[in-house]
Amino acid sequence: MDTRTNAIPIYRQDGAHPQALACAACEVRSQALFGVLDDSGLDRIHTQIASVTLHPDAPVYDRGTAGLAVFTIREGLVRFERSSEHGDRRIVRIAGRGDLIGQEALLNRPYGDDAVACTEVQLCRIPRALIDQLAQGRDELPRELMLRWQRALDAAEAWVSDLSTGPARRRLLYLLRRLAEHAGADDTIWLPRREEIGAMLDMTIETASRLVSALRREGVLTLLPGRSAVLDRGALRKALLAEGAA
Amino acid sequence: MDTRTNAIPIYRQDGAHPQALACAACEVRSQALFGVLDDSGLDRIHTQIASVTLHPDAPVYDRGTAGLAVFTIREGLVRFERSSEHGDRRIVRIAGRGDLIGQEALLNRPYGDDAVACTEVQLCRIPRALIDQLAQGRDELPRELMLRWQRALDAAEAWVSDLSTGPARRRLLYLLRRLAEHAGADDTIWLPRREEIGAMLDMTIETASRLVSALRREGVLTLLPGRSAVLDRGALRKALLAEGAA
DNA sequence: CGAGCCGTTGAGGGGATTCAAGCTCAGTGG
DNA sequence: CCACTGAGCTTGAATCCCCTCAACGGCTCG
Repeated sequence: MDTRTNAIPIYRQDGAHPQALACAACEVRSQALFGVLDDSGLDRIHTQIASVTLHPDAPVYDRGTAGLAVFTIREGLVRFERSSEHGDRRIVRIAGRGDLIGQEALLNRPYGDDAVACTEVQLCRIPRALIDQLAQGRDELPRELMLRWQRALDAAEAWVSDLSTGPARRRLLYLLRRLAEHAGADDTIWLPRREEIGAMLDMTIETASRLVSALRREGVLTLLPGRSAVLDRGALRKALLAEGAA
Repeated sequence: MDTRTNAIPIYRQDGAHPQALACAACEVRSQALFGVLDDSGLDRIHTQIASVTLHPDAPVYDRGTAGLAVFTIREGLVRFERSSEHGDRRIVRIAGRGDLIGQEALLNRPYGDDAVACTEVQLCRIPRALIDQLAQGRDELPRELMLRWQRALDAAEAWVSDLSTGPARRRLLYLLRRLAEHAGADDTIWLPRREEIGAMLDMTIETASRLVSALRREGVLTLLPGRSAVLDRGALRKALLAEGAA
């Protein structure tokens, strides 16, 4: 389901605080955490919400840090990394537009992963205290939070079953299908560095390179300058069908 | 941390309903979901809670089913499976004593995995309606639920980074370390069938068999009849150290 | 007792890694 | 202007880990 829309929904345009306008006109508000809040609720909060812009490979937060805020992704992709005791790091999940990240902070827990920007990323930083305050009385917010936790759990388990199972080529095809869910206009996807593909799928950069090259030759991918590519969804589907007996 | 205790904590022994006694004397109550409830809260609920006992390989619930209840694991191990479009199934997580499973049901969502008993399992079946009712007013219960969601998320991500990364032998060693957390007396662990090890670590039963045999010869494992084994924690630690440069 | 499940072990092949070389491209400074 | 450098990507050759195919043994159960 492609929930992206180019038309910006109009909620409230008469706020005084600069962030009020930003919140009111937020493209992802309806699908984001505060979609459950009405305008009066929204009015009280924007002064505490900060907009953050990050460049690729910039950290959002580090594992082990005592978290004071959660973040809503307004634009871009964020990856979650863990490094094992053996020094090698593994990407265990990604999150995109509309997703809430860093929820551990709400429970007074340190962040569980390193969160890093994949692309140019725009975030809303929401202090824990604000969530606590809003959760008093209202019943929708806790439920909304639980929904997001469940979504993250589902994504993590799917990462095991899809992206960590089977031969390398099939894992890569699944990864492309997942990246396609965050595709921009014209089926342009963010194509990770080979080293990142390796960390996502547990393979070497050489293997990742060989497989990407093969898919390029097969017409599934058309590489563009700057870590992006055009994906032929039909060819991808065909390749996935050819992969298994499904 | 070994939270197991043989002494049964005494909370209330004067209940009239048969389930009241069970709840009051529950070994895992303090660490389980209703640890936050006081006795008066407990009094209202036991009539709705059913005790369930399952044999190994018996399903707890099936993926896609509309869930009407969550379950607390009072004893035993439960595994979560997903089968990909290619027919092969993968175990994506396990849960043990004190864990809450099937939380999707609270959000009106179908269960996300097949949940299957690994060992002999004792569960408390808690209807969704009961949770909804208890969540009204009380603030501790939603928080407790979120905590459990976060724990599950953490376990799922660790499953990626530990049990789905690196060479087969190392993955097996990590699995043993994890199973050791649910060890019984005398470091006796539940040792999965070779086929299950394969589904957990994405390897064939032959590879699993070879590696288990090797660990047996090295003294890390001592096989017992009936899917259990004694684990030499020191030898395991040594093997893990030898595995990487950690 | 034969059938079937589960585990073990061997032999051979294949897929992924390792080691290595060479490429493009952006940034730097002579 | 262009050599120089380093990062990222690609490709080849050799090796190795794991899979595949196969045979066999122990065990339970009809």
